[in-house]
Amino acid sequence: MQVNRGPAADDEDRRERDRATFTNAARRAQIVDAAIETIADLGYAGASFARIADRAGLSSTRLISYHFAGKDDLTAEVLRMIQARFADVVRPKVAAQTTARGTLNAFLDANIEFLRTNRSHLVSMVEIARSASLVRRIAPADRGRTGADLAGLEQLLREGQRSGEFGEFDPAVLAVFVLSLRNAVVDAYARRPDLDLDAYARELRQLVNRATAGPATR
Amino acid sequence: MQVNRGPAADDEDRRERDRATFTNAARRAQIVDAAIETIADLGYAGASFARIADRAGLSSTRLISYHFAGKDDLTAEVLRMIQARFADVVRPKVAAQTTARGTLNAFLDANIEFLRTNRSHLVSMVEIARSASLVRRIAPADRGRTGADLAGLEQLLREGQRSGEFGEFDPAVLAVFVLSLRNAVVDAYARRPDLDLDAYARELRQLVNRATAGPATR
Amino acid sequence: MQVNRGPAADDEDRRERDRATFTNAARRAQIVDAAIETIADLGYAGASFARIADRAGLSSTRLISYHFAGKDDLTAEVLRMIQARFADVVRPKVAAQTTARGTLNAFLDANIEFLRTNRSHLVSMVEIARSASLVRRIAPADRGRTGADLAGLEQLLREGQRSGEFGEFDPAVLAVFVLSLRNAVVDAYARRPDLDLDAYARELRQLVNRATAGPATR
Amino acid sequence: MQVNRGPAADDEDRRERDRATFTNAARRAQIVDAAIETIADLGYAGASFARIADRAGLSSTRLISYHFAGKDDLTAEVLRMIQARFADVVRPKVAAQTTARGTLNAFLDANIEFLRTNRSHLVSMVEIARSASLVRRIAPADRGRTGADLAGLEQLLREGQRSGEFGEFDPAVLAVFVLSLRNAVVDAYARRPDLDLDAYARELRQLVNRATAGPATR
DNA sequence: TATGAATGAGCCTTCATTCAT
DNA sequence: AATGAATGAAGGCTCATTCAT
Repeated sequence: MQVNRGPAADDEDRRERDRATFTNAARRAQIVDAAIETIADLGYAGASFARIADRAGLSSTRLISYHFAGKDDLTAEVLRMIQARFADVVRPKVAAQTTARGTLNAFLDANIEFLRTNRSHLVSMVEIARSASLVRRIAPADRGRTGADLAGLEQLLREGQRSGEFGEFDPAVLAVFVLSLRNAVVDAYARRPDLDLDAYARELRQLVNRATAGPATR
Repeated sequence: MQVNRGPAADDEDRRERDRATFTNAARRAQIVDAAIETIADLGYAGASFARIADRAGLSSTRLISYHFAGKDDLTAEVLRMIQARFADVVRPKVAAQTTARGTLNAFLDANIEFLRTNRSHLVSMVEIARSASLVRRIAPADRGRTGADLAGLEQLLREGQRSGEFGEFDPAVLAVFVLSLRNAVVDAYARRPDLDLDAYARELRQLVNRATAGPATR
Repeated sequence: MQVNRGPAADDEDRRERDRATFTNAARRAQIVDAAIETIADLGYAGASFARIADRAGLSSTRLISYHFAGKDDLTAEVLRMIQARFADVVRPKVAAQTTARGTLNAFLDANIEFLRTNRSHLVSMVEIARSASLVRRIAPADRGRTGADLAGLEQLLREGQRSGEFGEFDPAVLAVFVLSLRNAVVDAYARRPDLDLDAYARELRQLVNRATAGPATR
Repeated sequence: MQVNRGPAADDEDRRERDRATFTNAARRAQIVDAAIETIADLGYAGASFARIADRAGLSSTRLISYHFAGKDDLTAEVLRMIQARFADVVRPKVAAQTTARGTLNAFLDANIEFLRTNRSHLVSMVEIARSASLVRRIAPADRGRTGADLAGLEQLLREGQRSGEFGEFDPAVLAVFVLSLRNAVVDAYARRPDLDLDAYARELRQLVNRATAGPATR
C-alpha cells in the first residue's frame, strides 16, 4: 500500500511531476548517488537508509522515505540511473561496430572504461544483481533490467555464429560466462582499487576472443 | 566476573576440550550443516542465527552462541567444513594427474561433481566468499581459506606455462577468471536446480581449455 | 514569525473568509467526502491523511493540512457534513409524525433508508463515534454532536411514556440500546454490503416496538 | 517468516514447552494482562508495544517481541485469555439451566457479572472484536473465537423457538442484536466506570425478554 | 551440555505536521 | 489557493549477543 506521499506517489504521475521540479530531482539524484556509493562500499545488505543518509549528509532517513516509496523503489531507481549512465558509455561504442566480433570487443572495452570512470556504479550494479538473484524482491521490470545485458549478449553471440565469425559453443551458456568474467573484473576492482585494470582488460579480451574464435582464427 | 562462556571460549582450549567430547562435536556439526543449507538457500545475509536454529530444529539461537564464539566463528567453521569435504572430492582426482592440463581439467570436473552431489556446499562457499569480499569481517586466516583455490590454481597455470603445455596469459588473472567461471556455474545452479549442468560443464571445460591452449594446440 | 496558516487558521476569520470563497468550499467538500469514504472503508484508525489524499486524488497531504487545522478539525467537519445530510433525510420523515411511536418508527426507517443510500456516511459516523468514545481527542462540541441523536431519542421515549403510548423502561438506557441496535445494523452492513438489509430493518422495528410496547399493546 | 525465536517459536511446540516453564508463563501472563488493561484503556489502535511495556513495567518492548511472535500473536493470546476467564464465569451459570429462556437470562447475567468483576477484559474483547472486523488481520482461528458467542446464541434462540418458549423472530439477526446490546453495556461502562450497571442490567434483561417473548407470555 | 530469559541497537516504514514559497 | 520540501516521533520487528542457572 502506497502512503504518505512524498513525490514518489504514483508511477504514472511521477514521471510528469517529480522530475519536473528542479529541487526534487536534485535531491533524488543526490540520494541515488549516495546509495550507489554506499552499496558499492558496504554491499547491498549493508546499505541501510541510515548509512545512505549519512553519506548524503541528510539529517534523517525520513528524507529518503519521502522521496522514494521504499527501499525497493530506491533500488530500482539506482539500477535505472546506473543503467542509463552505463548505456551512455556502451551504446555508442557498440553501435559503431559492424561485425559481431567488433561489437563483442567494443562491449568488453566499454565495460572496462565504464568501470574505470564509474567504479562505484558498476560495483553497485553487480552487487544488486547478486542480491536480487537470491532475494527475490526486485520487481519483474527491474529484474529484466538486470538481465538486459545477458539477453543482448546471447543474441550477439548467436549472430556471430550465424555469420561464421564465431566458432562453436552454446550461446546461452557462454553469455552467462562472459558476464561472469566481466563481473569478476568488477569484483576484483571493488576489492582493490589499486588493481592493474589494464592487465585484467587485456586478459578479458583475450579470453573471450579465444572462447569465441572460429575455425579460421585458430 | 567471568561467566558461562561455552566451549567456544578461547581459541587455545577449544581445540583441546571441544573436539574431545563427542556430543559437542555432533552438535557443532549439526549446526554447521544447518548453516550451510541456510546460506545456500537464503544467502549469507539471510542466514541469521534464528533461521539457522530453525532449520537445525533448535529451540533457541542460544545453542549456536554457546557452541560458537560468534557469527564469524560459525562462518569460519562452515568454510572449514565445506573445504574439507571439497578437498575429499577434488584432491584424489587432481592427484591422479600428471600433466598440467590433466590437472586443470580434473579440477574443473571435480568441481562439477562436487556441485552435483553437494550443491548446498558449493553454493554456500561461493556465497560466503562473495559476502566476505565486500564485508571485511572474516578473519585473515579464513580469508586465506577462501583464497586457497585461487593460489593453487595460479600456481598450476604457471607450471603449465613453464612446461609448455599452456599458452600465454597472465596466470594470476586467469586464475581469478577460471574461478569466476566455476562460480558462475554454481550461481546458475543455485538459482535453477533443474539446470542442464552437463551443458555448463562442457562449455566450462571448452572455454578454459581454449583459454589456456598452447600454440601447438591451436 | 507567522507563516502560511492556510484558511483554517483561526476559528473566527475562518467563518468569514473560508465559506465566502467558492473554490475553497469545494476543495473542503472534496476532502471531507474522501475522508468519509476512507473512514468507512478502513476505519477511523486506518484513515490517515495519506490514505485520504490518495482517495481524493491529491498529490500531497499538505492540501489537507492547508484546509483543516488538523485531524480533529477534519473529523469534526466530517461529522458535521454527515449529520447535515443525515438530518436532511431524517428530519422531514420524523416531523411528519404526530405520535411518539410513529416518530420512533419513522426514525428507525429513516436510518435504514439513509444507510441504504449513503452507506459510507452512516458507517463513518458510527466508526468515528466509537473511536471517539475511547480516544478522547474529539472536541467537546463535536462530542455533543455525536450524542445529539441520543439526547433526542431519550426525550422522545420519555414523551411516549408520558403520553401512555410506551410502556415502562428506563428512557436513558433504552435510548442507548436503540442506538446500539441501529449501529449493529450499520456494522453488519459495513462488513457485508450484500446483507439482507430488509430483514435487519424488519427485526429492528419489531424489536424496538416490543421494547417500548405499552400494556394495551401487549 | 518466523524468526528469532523467543519461546513463541512454533505453534506446535509452544504448547509443550512454553507453558511448561514457570517464569516464562508468568511473564507471558504479565504481558497479556498489561495488554488487556492497555487495550481497555486506549483502544486496540492505541495499545502499542511501548504502552503495554510501560504498563507492565518492562524495560523495553523487546521483551514482548521475545515472548510473542508479533502483535497478532499477542492479540490472539489476549483473546484466548479473556475467553478462558469469560467461559469460567459464563459456562457454569449457563449449564445449570434447563430452559432456553433460563439459559438466555443466565447468559446475560453472567455477562454483566463478568463485566463487573473483570471490566477491562470484556472491554478489551469488544474493542478487539471491533478492530478485527475492520482490519482483517486476525487469524481465522481467532476470528472464530470472536464469533463463538454469536453462533452459540443463534443456536440457543433457534432452540427456544423450536420448543415454543420463544416467539417469532429471525434468530440470526436477533443474535447479532442481543450481542450488540451486551456490547452497548460494555461500551457505556468503559466510558463511565461509575455507571449504574444494575439499571443497565435490568433494562437489558427486560429488553431481550420482550424481544423473545412467545404469544403466551404476551 | 544445555537452556531460559533478557537485551540494546538497528531495520524500514508511517504518522500528522511545519517551513517556505 | 496551492504546493514542494522536509521533519521528529513512533510504529512493529529482527539482529547477534549476554546474564544466570
